Amino acid sequence: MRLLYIEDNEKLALNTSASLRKAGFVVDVVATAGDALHAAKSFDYDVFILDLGLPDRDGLDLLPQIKQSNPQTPVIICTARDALEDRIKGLNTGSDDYLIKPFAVTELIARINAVLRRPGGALGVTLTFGNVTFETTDRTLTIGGVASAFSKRELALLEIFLRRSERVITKDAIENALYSFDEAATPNAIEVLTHRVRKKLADQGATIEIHNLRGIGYVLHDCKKDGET
Amino acid sequence: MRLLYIEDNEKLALNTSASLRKAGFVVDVVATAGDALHAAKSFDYDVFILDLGLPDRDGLDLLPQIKQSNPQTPVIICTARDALEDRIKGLNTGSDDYLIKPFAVTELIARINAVLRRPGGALGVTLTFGNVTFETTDRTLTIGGVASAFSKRELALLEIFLRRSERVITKDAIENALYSFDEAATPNAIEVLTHRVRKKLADQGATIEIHNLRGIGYVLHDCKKDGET
DNA sequence: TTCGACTTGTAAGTGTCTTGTAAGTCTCGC
DNA sequence: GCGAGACTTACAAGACACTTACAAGTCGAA
Repeated sequence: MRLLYIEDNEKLALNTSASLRKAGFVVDVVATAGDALHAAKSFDYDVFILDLGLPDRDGLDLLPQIKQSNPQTPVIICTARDALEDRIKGLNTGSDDYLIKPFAVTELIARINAVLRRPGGALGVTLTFGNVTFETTDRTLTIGGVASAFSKRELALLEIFLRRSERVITKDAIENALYSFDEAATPNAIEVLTHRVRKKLADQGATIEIHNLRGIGYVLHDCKKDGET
Repeated sequence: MRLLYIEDNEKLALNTSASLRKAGFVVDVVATAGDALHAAKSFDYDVFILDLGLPDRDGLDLLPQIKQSNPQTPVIICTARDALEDRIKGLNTGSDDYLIKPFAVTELIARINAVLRRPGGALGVTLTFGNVTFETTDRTLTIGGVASAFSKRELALLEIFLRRSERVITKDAIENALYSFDEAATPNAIEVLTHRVRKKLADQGATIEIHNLRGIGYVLHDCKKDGET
């Protein structure tokens, strides 16, 4: 789950984003409307979090622009208590929820999960492939019916594969989904990670395998289905 | 048990909430309809307590909105003696019980317990897992058939686990269930608490164990059932 | 009201798991 | 056979969880 957090108050942005990362989200922080639009066009986000008091443009001005390029992606607006009118306007302009500043981070997390759980959202779905099942709501994994312990990153990687099983996923796409732009890792990191996931899958008797396409990326495959291996 | 207490009279709110906390409830107090809706969306409450004389909106206006987002959660209305009509309207609009001001806190507590005991409510249920049994009505715990003494917080934590045995519970969820938003504790508090509960469970021969999922949360497990340990 | 026992959160130290880096090996395709 | 890309292994830093000790707060009994 990757979020774009549009907030110009540096201190607030730092604190909040740290908590969100702890909660398992990949978070990009931008401080201006320009950067926000740019990032929104460049990466796939699952949720936008928009603070309304931006320096270079009115936040509500930005909202329709974001919605235009990412019509499906939910937007959560943060606004000060006295800006009640803005809140109404925001909901009309296409935001999916709002939050009154100051807010507790747990509250923000609750809202994010809520919008993701809505019909068509990324949460509340059970991803199944081969004998592997991933419950997106509570992030639990079962292989052949037994619960399995994967670390946070390992789960995140496997989730990407399960969401696009049997479709080719480029290394770039994986990197974008797993790492925010502040924490870019060496290309090797993804290789090491896939190695760990492969090992765990194999050790625990999963019927699915991660195949490499040299120079292109990876594909998730069900080896039982077509009698391989 | 977490309550949202919607009351604009600060002094009354302070007194009542203190008594409710003493009685073992986690209590959030808000003074306006806006804050109430906001909190109701952000956290899981077991009961709402709604005072009808709010400054920014008619309390009865608020009731259906709360009921819409939390259809299962009971609502107890507090109203002045002369507002009899309101009481009738309240019950029609979806409140589960009402209380005439001024009221004794003991009465409020009795009403809360009463609505929680109704079919589908959180009380009146016996939670059993492994050789551990928790009687929600009188909050008594038995391990392997013998009564066991757990402190209030320890019981509250164990109750959360018993209510969702074998399902993953995030640290955030635990924090939300155990602490109201005024009394946020350090993350370590939950770790210390689980440590104490684990110790007591082990010392008293419980067959259940609290397992940690690093970076995610905890799960309650019955170690006898699947022949572990 | 005072005292002691118990509860509960904080702080600090320790241990363990996770995760990225680095470096070496392997393998595929030319 | 060569080189780029992928795989594997080992390691270290950091994050996270566990444990213990302590202090403040709470509660009940004398």
